[in-house]
Amino acid sequence: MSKTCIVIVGPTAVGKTACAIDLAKILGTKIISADSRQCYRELNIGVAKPTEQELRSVHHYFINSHSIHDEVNAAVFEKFALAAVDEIFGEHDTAVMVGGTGLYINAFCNGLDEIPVIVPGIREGLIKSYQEYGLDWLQEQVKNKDFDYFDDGEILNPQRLMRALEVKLSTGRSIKTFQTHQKNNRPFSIIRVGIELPRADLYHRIDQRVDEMINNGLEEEAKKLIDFQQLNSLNTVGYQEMFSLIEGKSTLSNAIDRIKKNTHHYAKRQLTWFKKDTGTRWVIPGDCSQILEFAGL
RNA sequence: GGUGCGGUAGCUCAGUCGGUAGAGCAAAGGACUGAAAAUCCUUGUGUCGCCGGUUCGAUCCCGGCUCACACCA
Repeated sequence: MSKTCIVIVGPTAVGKTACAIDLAKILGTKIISADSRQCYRELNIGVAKPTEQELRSVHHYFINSHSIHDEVNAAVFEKFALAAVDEIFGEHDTAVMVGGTGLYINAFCNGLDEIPVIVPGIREGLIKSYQEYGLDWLQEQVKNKDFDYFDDGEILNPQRLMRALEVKLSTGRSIKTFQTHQKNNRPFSIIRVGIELPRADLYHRIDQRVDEMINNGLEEEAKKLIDFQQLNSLNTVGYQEMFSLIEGKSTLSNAIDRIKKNTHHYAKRQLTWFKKDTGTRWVIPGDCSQILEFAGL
């Protein structure tokens, strides 16, 4: 029996969660979330998690599965999701993946190149040096240690430079020698569906949802997490703005405006990512019968 | 009613000693292989409030009007 994973993508606040749950109920199967923030159990209001009732109605993988103190990244997700889908296929012919993290979905569908785990301490050291000496220093380091990467990498992007450097320092090899960009063929078929809304409508929905998050106590949630604001998991829209409010660096209305604006930007980046995949079929939110049709189910 | 200060890009404003203008934000587009809700790149023509005058030429100078704000009555 051939197995199929239906992957639902789209910008934040477009209605992916509800659609995935409907679909999973119809198919009698389970959901794998592909969201780099909803996996943290300490984060709730600000990341627009499914409600407890929704989580009870359909089993979700990669929701509340990790702590903000854990190291979660695309490779961790790839392994986690492959194990999850395998488990689901043990009982069902279909699985549903839903989420807005393009890199994670890409890792699941096509696989990442195998790169050894970085020697502990190297990344921390690089971050510290970068903060102290700046982008010029980073560029100089990459230029000297991995000229290949420097030559056509993104030399204005500190995160990419640090990644290239840590791989070189840890393995002695250029990151480019690891990156074959060969697709891993999965032993199941994948159907990608995007959910889309006119831009103005989408931004309106985002603004409404931000107002709801505020009413639901986002500030209180952020207060409990402020001691951890340096963690990568909290470098997240909705939390950073609240931290600056709590520390008296901004007003409430300014923080709300910035959350809305930053979420607009985030949605736009998601769309750029998802639109690039020409195999994705796009539907409007609501009825998921169209998705079943695409899947031939 | 009087005085003052303004009216320039969707918003906040800069500027042109007279040769039709530019920043930030917003917006749009893009990149993306272990931080990805992250990080980074690209894109600026708008009756320079309206009507006249001076001038080869006015968004800039002059006059009038109008709108907004502040103060005085």
